[in-house]
Amino acid sequence: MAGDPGGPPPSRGASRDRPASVSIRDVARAAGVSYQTVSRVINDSPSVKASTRQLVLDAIAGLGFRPNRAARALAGGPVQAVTVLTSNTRLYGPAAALEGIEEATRAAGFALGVRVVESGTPADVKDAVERAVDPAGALIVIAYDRAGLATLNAVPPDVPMAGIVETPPDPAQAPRTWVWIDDRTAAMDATNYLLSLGHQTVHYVSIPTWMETSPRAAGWRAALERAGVRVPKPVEGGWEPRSGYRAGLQLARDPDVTAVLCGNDELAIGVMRAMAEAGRAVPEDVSIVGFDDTPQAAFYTPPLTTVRQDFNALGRLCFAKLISLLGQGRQDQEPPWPQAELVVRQSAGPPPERRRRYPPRRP
Amino acid sequence: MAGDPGGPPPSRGASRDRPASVSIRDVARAAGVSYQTVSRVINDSPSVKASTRQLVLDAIAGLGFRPNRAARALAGGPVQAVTVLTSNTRLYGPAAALEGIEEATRAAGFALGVRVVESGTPADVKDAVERAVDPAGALIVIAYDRAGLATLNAVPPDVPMAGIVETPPDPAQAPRTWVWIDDRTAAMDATNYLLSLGHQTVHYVSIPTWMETSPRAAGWRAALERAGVRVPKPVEGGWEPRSGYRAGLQLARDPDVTAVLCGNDELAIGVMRAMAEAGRAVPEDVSIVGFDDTPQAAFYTPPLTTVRQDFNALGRLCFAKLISLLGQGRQDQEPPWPQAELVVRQSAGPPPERRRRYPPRRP
DNA sequence: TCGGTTATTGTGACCGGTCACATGGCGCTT
DNA sequence: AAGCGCCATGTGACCGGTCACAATAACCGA
Repeated sequence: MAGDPGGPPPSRGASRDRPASVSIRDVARAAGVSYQTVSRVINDSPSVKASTRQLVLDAIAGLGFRPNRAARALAGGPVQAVTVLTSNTRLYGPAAALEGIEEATRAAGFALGVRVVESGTPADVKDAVERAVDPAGALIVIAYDRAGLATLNAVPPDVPMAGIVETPPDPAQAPRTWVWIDDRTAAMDATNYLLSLGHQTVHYVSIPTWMETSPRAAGWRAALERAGVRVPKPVEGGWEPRSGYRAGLQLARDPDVTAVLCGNDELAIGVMRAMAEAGRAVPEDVSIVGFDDTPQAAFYTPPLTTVRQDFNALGRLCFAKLISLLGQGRQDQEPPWPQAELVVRQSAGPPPERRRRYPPRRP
Repeated sequence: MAGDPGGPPPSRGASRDRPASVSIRDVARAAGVSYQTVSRVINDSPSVKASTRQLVLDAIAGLGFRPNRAARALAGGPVQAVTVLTSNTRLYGPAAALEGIEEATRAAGFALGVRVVESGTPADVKDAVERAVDPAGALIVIAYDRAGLATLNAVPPDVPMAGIVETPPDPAQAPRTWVWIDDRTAAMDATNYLLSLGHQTVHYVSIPTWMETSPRAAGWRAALERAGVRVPKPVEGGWEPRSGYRAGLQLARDPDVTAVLCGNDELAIGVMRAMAEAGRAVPEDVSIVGFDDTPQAAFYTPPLTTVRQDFNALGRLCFAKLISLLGQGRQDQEPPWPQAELVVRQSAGPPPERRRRYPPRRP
């Protein structure tokens, strides 16, 4: 195939060591039109005659042409690239949301960049935003913690972005595109469920809160108050199983604790471990309910009753909103908003004093 | 600050609606040098006088200049961008490796792109590689499954890349940069450990294998053979807890099964759940050992004995190798290779018939 | 058959960097 | 003091697309 004089080689061919890529000029030559016409075709301009378009399309297919992202970005064309700014991707929520975003970007032919914002320090946030904005692409910020929130506020207003948040900020203050799952209501449902089992009250192990108004904690509190029941002090948790373990050790010491709602499933497994070590059986002595429904939750011992949150769907929705903001997607094509849903398994049951009346199921 | 006549505004300022970015020409004007000198400074060219360099550096800082990645890529400069091609990021291994790569790229000031290769079909693989190669950046392929392997082979030889694999391919066949953890030896260690507890043999639940030579399975088999012990047929597992559950149900039916090595921790938790439902206690009746040491493994009931694999470190190492391949990093700065390590917890113990002599610890 | 729209296509300049090469200044040798 | 080479810097062209605008072709009614 080398040295074939029949067809003219791409403009500069292998003269340099860079892999010879085919450009719109090559396509134009092959199709017998101008490079601008090729540009119009690849951008779906309506003002190209159907026959001409087909000619160009054939040339594109024949030469295996692919538009160069860098050139397009440089010339100010449609970007087709998204960068995700997120905190620790080891956590289930951000990881699953990222997975959903990836699927959506891939389906739409967008490139995806990722940048983790480790700390919430102004310097770190500033650096992250500056670097992410660089290729003139769009931004998605996953903001479940303080660092994410700080990042959100550091994004210049002229950069197209969408945010995945726990609860939407004041719309008057920040007219942005947001996406979230109503976990306040979900927390109420979970709390009510435990109450309905006969527990006197429900304790709460929190994910890290940066404001007084964590929706999960708020939902839990609201449910207790509406039931006219004592509201225990929430136990400060974290994101990881280890902090759940610590919180569980503390709760296990209190014989009045019969039901615990956990801010996420990692916390829940830590609490369950602590209970096991303290000799308190789950769910016979203590009921545990988690949050998120991680893939492992159904296989814990006992299987975890938890609140399912479809972060993957949330990520896909967020991307859909972003491209409709960019004017490249249609509003009517946006997927529906995911809903939180209580998944009843076996880690919660009636409290010990009610066991006689409502014996626990044997799995 | 608007309309200040003191300093000349950036070349085109806000004449168009795009965010006015400062270019090397702006910097050059401010520093009183040519744009090429600015280019030299930002690329650490040695042939710039120290005083001139400082002049330019000051101008850069003053104007807040940041090189435009797209322009640099287009002009064939150093790219400073890496794209990761990986299979499902929901799995612990790829996810943790990706996390390590992200940390390393961030520290090095590289941009990071991600592309998931869903299936291993030639079309999918081809598309993934073509898109990923597009910005002329470097590539990292995480190849723990068939799709990843297919991707590996589809990367053109002139694209700089490094691969994270389970076991290195024949170096003669593919002179590439590889990085891996010796899990064959680790599987032998885990198997030997179970044997040393007194088990007659050890069963194996496999992660999906695309060749006969999965290192984990090979290590398991080698250990059994060296001990002169019966080698049971491996049970076909998968990546997810659910397939571990199915495999566990099958194994639980066989009273001879007293020890099970699982290809990963997700499988292990599925097996444990199946055993629990079948009324076989872990570790009293059956011992379970996992692979990977996911963050939750220590908190399972019982805590899982497993083989720790530091995928995060592996990802960082891979990136270090990649940039030294690119000529931008130093070989002596590469981090050490991570080693697999058996973490003994409580999911494995002596078989039932030996319980009298070696009673199980009560946690 | 002609002028005036309108649909379609082509031309030139530009985005912000890099490369190759040309040029200026300096110290050194002879 | 002229000639040389090296260091430091500047100039022009180019990467592969896009934009604005000009130019041509096709079509219409009068």
